Amino acid sequence: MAGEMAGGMASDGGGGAGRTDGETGLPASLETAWGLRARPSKGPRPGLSLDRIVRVGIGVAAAEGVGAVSMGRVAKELGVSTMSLYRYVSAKDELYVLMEDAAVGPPPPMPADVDGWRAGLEWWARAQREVFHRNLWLLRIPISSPPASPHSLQWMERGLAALADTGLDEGRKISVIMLIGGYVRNEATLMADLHAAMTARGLAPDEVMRRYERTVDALTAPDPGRYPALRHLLASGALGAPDESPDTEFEFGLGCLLDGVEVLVGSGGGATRTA
Amino acid sequence: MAGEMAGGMASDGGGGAGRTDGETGLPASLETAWGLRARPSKGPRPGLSLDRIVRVGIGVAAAEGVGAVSMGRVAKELGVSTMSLYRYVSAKDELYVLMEDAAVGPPPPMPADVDGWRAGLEWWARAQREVFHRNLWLLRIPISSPPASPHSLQWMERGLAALADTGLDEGRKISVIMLIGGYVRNEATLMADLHAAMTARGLAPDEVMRRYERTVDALTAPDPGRYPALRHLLASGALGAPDESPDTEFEFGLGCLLDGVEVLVGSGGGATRTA
DNA sequence: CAGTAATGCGTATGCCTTACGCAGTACCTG
DNA sequence: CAGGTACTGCGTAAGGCATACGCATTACTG
Repeated sequence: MAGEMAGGMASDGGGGAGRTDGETGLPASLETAWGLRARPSKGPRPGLSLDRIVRVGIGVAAAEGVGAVSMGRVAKELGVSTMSLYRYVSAKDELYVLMEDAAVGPPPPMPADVDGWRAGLEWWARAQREVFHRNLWLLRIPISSPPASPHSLQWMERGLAALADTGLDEGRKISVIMLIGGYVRNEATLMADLHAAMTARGLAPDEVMRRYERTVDALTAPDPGRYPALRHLLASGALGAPDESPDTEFEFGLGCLLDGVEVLVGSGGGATRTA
Repeated sequence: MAGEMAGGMASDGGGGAGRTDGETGLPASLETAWGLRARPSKGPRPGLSLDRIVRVGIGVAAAEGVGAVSMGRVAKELGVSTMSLYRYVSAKDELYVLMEDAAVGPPPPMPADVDGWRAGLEWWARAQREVFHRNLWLLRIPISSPPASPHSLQWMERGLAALADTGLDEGRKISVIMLIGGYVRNEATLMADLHAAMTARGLAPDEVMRRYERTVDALTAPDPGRYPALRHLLASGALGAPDESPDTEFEFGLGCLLDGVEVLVGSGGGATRTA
């Protein structure tokens, strides 16, 4: 299990891609991604580029999952030796961050007809969801640190911007952004799990849920008195055959969330009740 | 990165702990955890037990993180050989599931003074959060399949029970449960990340956030016009020194969520708008 | 034309999971 | 009580993984 410890951005590689801590406190590869850092004009011209490495990494991840992305694998795909990559990236986790940022990309331009904070957030959430759905492997990369990559910050900017004229104070805005961002990620992850379970064996999506229903049924049947609510749920059949599409389900949750935010905004809840 | 593909419960180990698919479709070890499955009275008495293995696994995870939990490590701790464990568990991921279930434990009894669906859900969410906070390593185990372990189902039962007299239809109840469960997990994960970043280097929690603030500042300063909302946020200082405790922050999000659910319940939104 | 810094990469270490198969054990049947 | 047999623990080994270290090579700078 790689990259499990959070915050493990780099452990100071002795190689060529260590830390700078000059200004940003970011690892060298990320500073390169931000476009700070000119190529030193001394040694031989690099035969590779961060960009190429990241692109290949994404290709492997998209085709075979993040688990297939190893330094060796990426190197082989590029026709270079494994260790070459460490001249560009100081650790595998750093490669992950770069892959993530590249795949996420910049937020698309917001349509002109989106008006008001609620519509803005809705749009923001849906756009983010689309990104995840296009790159399911993204969801398998554990979050290791607060967003500091170029595109992440652009998305963050957009989210905050949507809340600009709500009157919420800044702390609240972050909370709301994280609340909704977390929801989107969570929902997408669940869908990705279902999808994975589906393709792992050759099952239709309904079949997966029906099996799960049967499992829960078999487990709770011996002692129904202990699981009244679950038994009720099973009897309704809602578990095995949800009568909503994933999209509607998503919109439901999002609506719920935004209703909650609306209560906050409406109440003039800008002021932070300090605990 | 182990256990990354979802649904990868077992790949049919050739050893002793394969699948049954008799009734539940669960791997053998989980059926043992459910108390189905009597020990076959044939061979030598097992020198180990699932329980002991799982307990040791939890011990290692609690002390050194999930990353330190390897089959070899657990075996060494038990004074047996690595391969012995595979008589009890068909794959490492299965061990994870069992560790998770054991650590989560059954939901505590609900206090008598908790009344109404809203208070019930609040209690449920807080109780779950406490479990995560007591076992931060839990959050590093990727969710690989819908909950089917004994304690997971008990928690699910409790959540559903809290919604019993809301009039919501069963599909909606699942949605709400997943919405809140997801929120709790997400919030706990963020806290765990912060905690990990904190202990990784010897920093105070505020220091971590202050550094992040400085990073974002350094990154957005060169082109402020591109990040108006972020610059505004930075100017407010809310990023580096949030004036709320994590607990208040959590309650804020939960309140938001429940406000949203309340809108749904109040509107008599039991009927599912089929897409 | 030196000096120098950065490059690619070979080698090696120490992890990890897990397939396979053997030898021993304890119960059940006759 | 003898023998079959299912089940146990575990030795061996294969194949992956990230990455530390150091060397030869390259191309720019003075």
